[in-house]
Amino acid sequence: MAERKTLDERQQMSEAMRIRHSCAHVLATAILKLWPEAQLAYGPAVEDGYYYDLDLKHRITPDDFPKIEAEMKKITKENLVFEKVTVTREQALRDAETGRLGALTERPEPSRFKLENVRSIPEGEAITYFKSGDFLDLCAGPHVMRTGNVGAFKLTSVASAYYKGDEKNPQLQRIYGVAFKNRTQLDEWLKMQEEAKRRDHRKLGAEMGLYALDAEYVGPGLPLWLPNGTAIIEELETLAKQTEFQAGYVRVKTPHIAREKMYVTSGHLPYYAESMFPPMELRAEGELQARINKVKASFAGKDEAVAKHFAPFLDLLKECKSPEDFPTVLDKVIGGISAEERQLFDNAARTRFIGEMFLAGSEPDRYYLKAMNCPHHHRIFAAEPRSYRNMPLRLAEYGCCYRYEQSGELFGLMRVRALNMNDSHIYCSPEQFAQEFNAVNEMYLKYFKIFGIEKYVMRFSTHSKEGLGKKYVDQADLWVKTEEMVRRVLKESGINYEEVPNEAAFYGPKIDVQVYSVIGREFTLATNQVDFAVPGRFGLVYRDKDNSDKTPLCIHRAPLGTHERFVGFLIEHYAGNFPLWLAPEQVRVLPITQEQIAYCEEIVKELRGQYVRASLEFSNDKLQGRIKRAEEAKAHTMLIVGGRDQAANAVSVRVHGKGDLGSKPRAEVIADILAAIRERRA
RNA sequence: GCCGGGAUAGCUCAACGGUAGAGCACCUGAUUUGUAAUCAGGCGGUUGUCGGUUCAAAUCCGAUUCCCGGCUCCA
Repeated sequence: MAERKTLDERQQMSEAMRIRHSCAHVLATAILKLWPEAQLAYGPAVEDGYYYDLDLKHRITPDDFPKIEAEMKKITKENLVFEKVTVTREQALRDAETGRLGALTERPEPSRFKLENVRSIPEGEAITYFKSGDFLDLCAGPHVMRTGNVGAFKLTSVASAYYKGDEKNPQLQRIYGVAFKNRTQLDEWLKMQEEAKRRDHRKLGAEMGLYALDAEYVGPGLPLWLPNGTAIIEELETLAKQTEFQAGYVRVKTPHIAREKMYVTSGHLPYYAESMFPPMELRAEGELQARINKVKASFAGKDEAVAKHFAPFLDLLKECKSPEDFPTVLDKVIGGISAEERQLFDNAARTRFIGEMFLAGSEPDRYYLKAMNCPHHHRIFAAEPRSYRNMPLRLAEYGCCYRYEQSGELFGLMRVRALNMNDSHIYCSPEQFAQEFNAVNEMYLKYFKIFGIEKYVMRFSTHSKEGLGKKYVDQADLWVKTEEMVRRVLKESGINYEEVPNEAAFYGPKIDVQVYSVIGREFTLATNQVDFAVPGRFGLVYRDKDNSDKTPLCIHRAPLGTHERFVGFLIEHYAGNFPLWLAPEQVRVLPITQEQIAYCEEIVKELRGQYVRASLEFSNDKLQGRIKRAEEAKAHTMLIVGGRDQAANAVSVRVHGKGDLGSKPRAEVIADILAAIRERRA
């Protein structure tokens, strides 16, 4: 996602950014030449290109790109000067009203987005245009000197975007493009795009047999972990369990569903309902019989004879499994009695019965698939009396949660509807908070080192006053207090962080860890949140030194995020070439001829005895072909065994991507493999 | 959820109103091989699904599902 530019970045906009932004103007000019009536909105430079949002009756498709690019080419050839013009507010308003702004000439219609933009510029701030040829645009700049400085460009895609990014606003057409100083840089970019496609976790995930999506039978966004992917997941879980064990966490296990009361109490239903799967409705066992008895009793008081007569029929209603069944079953009951009786029944019983069943209304018991583990953990906290002596209490679970993400948001493994979270909730006192929070941050850093994640930002999300009572729990003083607590820890620990207002969780401030995959995708990989609200809603307390009950603070943390997103990230991070400890296929043993099969089987047995994912491969293919296939499968270590190796009790080692490493003593090779796995060597 | 585009064999693609085809993968046989493709044969598709137009539909039209690029939202 495009990040908010800091003031610093804006002031010293790089040449690349100036080229991109200038190219947006070139694009706008070209569009106006083809469709003079186009209403331009915004055209900023972004991460590796630029876009321009516009409203236009004609639907621009990639088929229009060559035409637009040809116009753009003409404009860069003309080498027009980008001329900065400062105007008065009155002048700007006039130009917007005559359609001149964001256009090549005056037009019958006002330039409505530009008009709004002018109006939104604070009083007293300078208003500037940039003019290149006939094109006049409201713009703060900066630009390159001339259109010719945009050396190479390409339109990449067309999409729609909500005006001002608000879902309630109409959608505009957004045309994306890239721009560079010269052709060489554009070619480099194109090459990188190819590389990105190759490393895409969706492509590699399928090729390597890591996961499958089966929308037809399982459902969109519900990944099936194949054996190879599961191997990775289990390594990650082992890492988490070991790390957490050493850090004093205790493991718990909770069900995937909970009753409605859980989420009413937690506050998730009001704040989070849209992201949850709709509930399952159950009727309590015995409830139906109770209702039937009640109906019978109501008869007894009034029409005793009738009640007695119809009692056996009413019992048939027990067949009902849900309210929808009542009419059918009722018809069946009526079918079994005579016409006169039916009249009687209708008058005396049916209406009353239906009234009882439907109008009195029975609230079914609702169960929700959990979208988060915290409420379950809160109930574990509540399950036993707690004392300050055993705080902090760190409950950990790789919990599987379900979130009803909007269909358009699903994205491979990165955005799914079933997710396994590296979750934990730390219950502590305010005095313990800083130390606990710090320890969590340190755990993050420890993990990042193991995975070689070097580029990351901790994004500290805080609340907004306007959101109180809507997006956020309405406890202003606690927000301020907790945020200050977090800010202090972050500052003191010297971690690289940025603060973003109005992005907090509904129950407290949070820190999202933003990482960047090699192919340029940015993700929130992990999250660390403070919850000062929900423990109180559940009435969670611990007995303090002074013999009074206190409500604990809760830290939610998930340094490894979810298996889904983390593995998705790792696939792209390693381009599928996992380090030995993570590689789904760690060792593939290849006998050159049948003569070595027995010897190879021994090696495989020895490795598997040490829990190494090793297997033997002997097929009709030539060795070269088998090596090619092993390389393509990204088997980490290949042990190639011919007669010479066997005679010397050796193996020839070949490591994926590194080629032939030569023949080495078998014991040495196996010892090294075991050490590399144990140390989680990169 | 919204806008736009797409869906042909497990994968990559061809056929673009007239009998669905190739390579790889898979299976069988031969070959027993020293570091990224041995040879031969075979299996495999109601062209995402449903409906329409037509003598005839993978191909044209409509709906729907899913996927892709964005937007919005998020771990």
